Amino acid sequence: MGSKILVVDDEHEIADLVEVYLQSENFTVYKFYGALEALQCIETTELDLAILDIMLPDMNGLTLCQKIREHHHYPIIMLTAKDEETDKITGLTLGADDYITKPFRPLEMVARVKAQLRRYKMYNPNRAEDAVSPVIVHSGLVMNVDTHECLLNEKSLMLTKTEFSILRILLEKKGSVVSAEELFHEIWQDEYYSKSNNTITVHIRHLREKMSDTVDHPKYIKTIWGVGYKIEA
Amino acid sequence: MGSKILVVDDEHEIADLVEVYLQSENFTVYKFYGALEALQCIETTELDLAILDIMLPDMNGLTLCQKIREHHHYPIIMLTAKDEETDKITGLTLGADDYITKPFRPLEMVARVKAQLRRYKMYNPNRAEDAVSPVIVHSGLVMNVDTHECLLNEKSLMLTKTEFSILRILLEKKGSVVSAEELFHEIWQDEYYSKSNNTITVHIRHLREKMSDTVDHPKYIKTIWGVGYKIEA
DNA sequence: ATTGCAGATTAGGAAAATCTTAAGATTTCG
DNA sequence: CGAAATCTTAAGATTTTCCTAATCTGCAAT
Repeated sequence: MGSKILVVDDEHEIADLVEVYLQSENFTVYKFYGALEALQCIETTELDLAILDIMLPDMNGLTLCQKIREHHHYPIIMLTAKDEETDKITGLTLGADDYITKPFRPLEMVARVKAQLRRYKMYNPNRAEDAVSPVIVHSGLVMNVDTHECLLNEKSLMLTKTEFSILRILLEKKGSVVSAEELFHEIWQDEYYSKSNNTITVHIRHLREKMSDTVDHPKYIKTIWGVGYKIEA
Repeated sequence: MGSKILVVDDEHEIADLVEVYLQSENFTVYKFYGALEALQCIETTELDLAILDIMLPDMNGLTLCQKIREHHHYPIIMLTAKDEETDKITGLTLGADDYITKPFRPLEMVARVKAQLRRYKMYNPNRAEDAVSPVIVHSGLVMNVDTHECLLNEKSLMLTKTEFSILRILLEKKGSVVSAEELFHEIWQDEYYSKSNNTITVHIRHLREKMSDTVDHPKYIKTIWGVGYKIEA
């Protein structure tokens, strides 16, 4: 099954919302409305990630974060209603790996969780038993997310970070059409997207160019007009 | 039958309007003009989605939203007359999945309801007994909304975005007649429609032409004079 | 059979979406 | 800091799709 994620927030609605969205991605969620209740779970369960609210009634979320860090080094994401820069930084220096300010869009939260998990499991392959396989293979194409290598028909493709991300997303959803906007949001979660932003188009172009160097039919990435891009399953 | 949808709004006209449009899409509607009346329904009925006004006389809609979230995970859409960004965001963090500001166009509302239902049922297949499936099959025809593919008797149909939409709508309502105006509004929710606009006719023509390439009797799409088009069930 | 109207058929131009390029901005790294 | 790599922006070219409008066809009521 999916990774084990701890969620601690005294605002029930938010904790529940987070839980629902994480479960819908097949993660196993351990949800608590208070820090004290969560402590036992932290000690007894081998977690893969924690999402902690900073403002908790019984214990400061940052303290909880510290407590986790005493014995564990899986990713910790802080939730905070405050938009104060100082808090963010404090959270990060205390051992958190990312922070999300409320209010947040649920899908953005999920994207960040996945990003942290990927990074974590990359350096902890022993924890990666149920991770999204770091190596993706598809008709002549081999991608290794860990090593950031990509081979097309035995030949190495030198891809930039963004190009790599686009190709990875298309392969992960291979068969389905992915719109430019979806790609954009998967890569730059918070950034604002407008139709006049054609940066995805340009990166797609670069990708196709690099792929066409080693492949006759560079139709790997298909354009579905008015809908998006896809790689045939 | 269709999904069960809760509608709560003290403005009778709006609640009634929402009800009519949802019923016309074969949803089962549970309508209430106050939050207190709705509470019992929430406890006793296995709902699939809720539409709540924020401004209610007897209880804040957001509170109602919270109450639902305590025990249920189905999508919640908030209605609000206020166009204030803060309110919208509050609604979302409190557990709502989408919001619609009044005044709204009914068909847009229906579209959002469908979008939320699709997402919800996708992750809750046990609830998907009557979900709109991403793949539609009908006498030799296979449509996959995700991959944007369409096969007619094993042969691929290359459809444009609009053609695809028209065929999808006709198939989703297969058996019943759909007028050109209905098709138009399903596809271009906001745009103005006038009889002199024969664009649907033209797209239907293109569809029929593409289908006739692989089928002897291109009577898949029947014309009901003076009423609309339909695909036999 | 005639007539009126709804839909069908075309084709060409308009509009929209994507592609291509290249220059300038930014980031990275030594 | 400076060079190289990468990213973003923007403008114009290209491709695909859509819409309009004029004409044609055929249903259906009289």
